[in-house]
Order: sequence, then structure tokens, then C-alpha cells
Amino acid sequence: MTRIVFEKPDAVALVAEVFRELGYEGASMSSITARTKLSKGSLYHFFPGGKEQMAAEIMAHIDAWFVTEMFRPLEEGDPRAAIARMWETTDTYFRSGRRVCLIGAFALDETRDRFSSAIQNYFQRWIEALAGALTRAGLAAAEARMLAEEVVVGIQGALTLARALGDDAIFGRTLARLKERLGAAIEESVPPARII
Amino acid sequence: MTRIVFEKPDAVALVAEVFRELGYEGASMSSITARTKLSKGSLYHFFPGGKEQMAAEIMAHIDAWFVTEMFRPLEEGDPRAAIARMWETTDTYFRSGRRVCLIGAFALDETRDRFSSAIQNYFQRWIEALAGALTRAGLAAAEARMLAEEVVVGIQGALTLARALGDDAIFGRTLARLKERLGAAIEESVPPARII
DNA sequence: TATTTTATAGACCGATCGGTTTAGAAGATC
DNA sequence: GATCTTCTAAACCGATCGGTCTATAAAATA
Repeated sequence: MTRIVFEKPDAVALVAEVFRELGYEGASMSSITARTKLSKGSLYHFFPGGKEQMAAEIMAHIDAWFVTEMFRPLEEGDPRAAIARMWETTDTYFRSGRRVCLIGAFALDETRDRFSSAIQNYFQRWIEALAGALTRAGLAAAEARMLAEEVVVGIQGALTLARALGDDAIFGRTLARLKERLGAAIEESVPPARII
Repeated sequence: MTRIVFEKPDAVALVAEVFRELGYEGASMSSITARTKLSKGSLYHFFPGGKEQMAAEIMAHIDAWFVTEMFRPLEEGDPRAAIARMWETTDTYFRSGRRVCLIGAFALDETRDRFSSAIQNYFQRWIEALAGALTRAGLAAAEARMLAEEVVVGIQGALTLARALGDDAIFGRTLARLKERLGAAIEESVPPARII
């Protein structure tokens, strides 16, 4: 028999796609083995805690990726550059609306109760990181916070509607609209010194 | 033994709440019987087609409700009044963000493939009905369409984030923001005759 | 090359899955 | 009140569930 060998990071990524497509409850062990080609033996070798551990590690992996690629730049880097990068990262990560947000999907059913703190942390950090960047770009804290919330809400909503309507274009339009709105808000708030 | 008697409309509503909480795959027959107090006998009497029929009838029921309470008024009634009513209906129906959108949740995993046309119709009609009302209120068709899309996207995103953050307040804030934006757009487009 | 560790394949387990059937209670019709 | 239809309760079904276990192949270490 032909034996296929996997490394754990690959296993995490492969299983993640199955959860993304089928949801936590919808992803049965047999569907995971069928779609990833990982046998049950391999899966339980990498994830002795079973489905729950798989989901937990996947979420941690996604979170870590967003932290380095998006959150930390927003928190620490040049705000305008980091925001520009955020639009690209978002569009690329979600494959222009064709890929659902696993963490957002987990939030909707009772799967949320299993992973509530991971889910909460992810969205909270996204909103706060973006709000921080907007504040450093010159916006008032309250306005920055509201706009950051609007952006993350818009991204999640657009992902839902892109799937619901079977039309990715809505994701691109939403991203463009949000980008413009943020750009306009930053423009308006340029410090007086530069206007005079 | 005490026998509990149900009528079908009640059965639909009760089962709907279970799907809402657990998702389509997460809602097992045993969890449905446990939460609704409907026995398997009753459930298969009302829904001989099993889970799939339950979900289909629930979606049809939700759709019909939205048609009479929201879509038709937007399509046919006074646009400003219908839009005002829409904000109230939305807030009430989704219990200020504590209740998820079942149709939106179904859109995210492969449950979508079972009910794709019902899901698509629901969101398409919402967007088009609202765009129609905005057009009749004086907006250009393209702007109306964009704003309508923004509103439905915002509502869906806010529902996701309300659950994810465990904070209903975001739903109210989003609704208020969208309401204000729509109001401003309508104000701006009052016909010249009324300005002069 | 011998030994040990790591990872894979798949049979196997009890529990639960969605769904069916049967017996009979409650409601409706006469 | 007899009859018929509607509806409920729960035992029951094969299939699938998530998870365990064993044998062994491959890789790493010696």
C-alpha cells in the first residue's frame, strides 16, 4: 500500500479547509479523512484531543497568522501603510470573498460556546488594532473606534452575502467602499499644521 | 403518560429556534426532540421529509414573514415609512442582535448547497426591495442599490459580531449608523422643487 | 546496520445519528 | 356514542458518529 506522509502544519491547514467548508458539526471524521487524505491514525496522532483539538489549533493558527500579517502592523507600524496592507491582506486571505471566515462561522452556532474566548479575542483585537492605527493617523478615539467596528462588520457581512448570493463581487465592492470611507476620514483629520 | 399536542405552525417555530441555535448539522433529531418537547413521531408526522423538510419549511416561513412585514411594504408602500418600519422590524426580529439570522448562518457552510436558491432569493429580494424604496424616495438607481447592499451587509455583519463578541450593543450601534446614513442620503436627494 | 521514535492504515468499539414502525390516545365527524 | 382521522410516544433499525487500538512502515538515531 502507498503510504502518504504529512507534517503537522500541513495537517492543520488541510483540516482547516474542511471545517471552513462543512462547519464544525458538519465536518465528520470520515469527511475529514476523505477530503484531506489523512487517515484517522494520522489525525489522532497529530490531534489526540480529536475534533475539538483540531479546531482549537486551527483557530490558534489563524489568529497567529493575522497577528503577524495584520494586527501587529496595525498596532505598531506606520498606520497608513498598515491600513493599506490590511486591505490587501483581507482580500487575499478571503480569496476575494470565495473563502469564508472560519472564526466568524464558528461564532454563529453553539460551536461558539466551545471557543468563545478565542473567537472574541480575534475580533476584538482586529477592531482595536485598526482603531489604534486610525487614532495614530489622526482620528479622534471615538471616531476611530466606530470606523474600525464598521470595517470589521462590513467584512463579515460581505463574506456572508458573497456566499449567500453566490456572487463574490459584493466582497470587492464592500472592501472598496470601506477603504474609501476610511481614506476620506483620514484625509479630513489631517492636522491643522498641514492645512495652513 | 401526559400527551402534549402541538399544531404545525408551532412546530415550525419551535424547530426553527433549535436550528438557529445549533445550526443545520448541529441540530440532531434528539436535540430537537429534547428542546422542543416534540416526539420523533410528531416531528415525522409534520415533516415526513425529515430534517431537510423542516429546514425548507422554516426558511419558507421566515421568507413569507419578511415578505409581508418588510419586503412588500418596501416594494409598494410609502418608501420613507417602509424604511422606518424596516429598522424597527429588523431590531425586533433579531432581538437587538441576540438572535442570529438562520438564513445567513445556512449560507456559510455546505448547508448552503441544499438551500441555495431560497438563501439567494431572500437576500436578493431584501436588497432589491430596499433599493427600490430608496429609488422611489429620490435616489439614483445606482446609489440606491449600493446603499441597500451596504445596509444588508451591515446587518449581517453586525449579527455575526454581536455573537462573536458576546455584545449585543454592536448591533444597535450598526443599525443606528446605517439608519443615519440612509436618512442623510435621502435628505440630500430631495427634489430641487422643495429646496427652492 | 541495529535500535528507537514517529507516523500511517484501517479494523474495531460503543454511542448516537436520521429515519421507520407500531400501538394507541385525542379530536373530529357523524 | 361509534367511527374515523389526526397526532403522539417510544421501541426499533441500519448507518454513521467520534474515538481507540494494533500492526507496521518510514525516519531518525545510534
